[in-house]
Amino acid sequence: MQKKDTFDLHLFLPYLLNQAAEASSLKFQRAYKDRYGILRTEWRVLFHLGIYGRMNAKEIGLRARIHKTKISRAVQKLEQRRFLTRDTDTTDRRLEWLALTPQGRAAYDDLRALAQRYDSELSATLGPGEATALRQALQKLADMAG
Amino acid sequence: MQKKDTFDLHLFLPYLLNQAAEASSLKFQRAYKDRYGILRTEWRVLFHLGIYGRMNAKEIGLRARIHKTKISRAVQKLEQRRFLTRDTDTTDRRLEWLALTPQGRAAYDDLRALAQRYDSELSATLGPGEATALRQALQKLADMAG
DNA sequence: GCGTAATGGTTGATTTTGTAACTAACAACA
DNA sequence: TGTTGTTAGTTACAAAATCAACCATTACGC
Repeated sequence: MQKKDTFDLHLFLPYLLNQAAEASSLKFQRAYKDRYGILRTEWRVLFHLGIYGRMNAKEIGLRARIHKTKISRAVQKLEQRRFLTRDTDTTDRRLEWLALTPQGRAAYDDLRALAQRYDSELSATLGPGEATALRQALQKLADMAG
Repeated sequence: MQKKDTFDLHLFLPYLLNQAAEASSLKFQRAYKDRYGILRTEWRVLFHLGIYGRMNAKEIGLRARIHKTKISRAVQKLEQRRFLTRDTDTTDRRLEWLALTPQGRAAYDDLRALAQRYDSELSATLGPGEATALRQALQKLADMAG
């Protein structure tokens, strides 16, 4: 007799994580898209500069695990929108330092406030302890190399 | 005095969820890509048919929250690879019933075994209770409509 | 210094996705 | 029946992601 197939796709962590990630990103995605016409990689770059200040593309890529071509194109778009400026390093001319313009910072401030509100909402739909436990578990998974 | 910017991107749930989802999908993605040359949507369709048996595109889309154009293209590719067959419904000729071929089932069985092993690995890197708590929290987030 | 390798970043060709418009088939209801 | 509206699924075209090759510059070994 053949063993019954008991595999439950909706408990498979990579699948479940993707579903949750997509569902939870929807609202926020709509916000940065509608308000500023930017894409996922672009708001991520924006946030990195807003939070950490001056950075170069390499650093952002390492921290956010984004491929350099994606960063390069995101930076181009953010520059066109006058959200950031580029500044070649004087001692190593391969490096470009990126920094937000006032407009970029305004957009960041707006979206950050929104993100904070939205994150509170999400945390509230979970229990209060459950939310922090979730974050810890996600950190662990995100940190495993591959 | 201006309030210091305390927003931590790496605690923002949509961001964190995406990072964890990507990191945790990497290994499995490599497997279905390398072994069978298929994409994310394709393995999802394959799994739905493997688990639930005969289905049509609409049902798969509803269950997995995948847009119908993506499904349509995934089905085309899986058909080309001889992983599934299509069968027009006799009473409603708009409907197409999809079912795995023996080759499709073999691929599914292989990948399902891999998924099970991999899921155990992931669960093990978390605590035993932590893994189930994580799944519950993710379910909640995935189920909120938007 | 000079040749070679490595690094930060960009570009181009191909693949994949997203959006909207479309076809074919069925349903509802006058 | 015939007109209108829905539904399942496909296709066409634009937008975006991927991958490799590519500059320009700096670092390394000799």
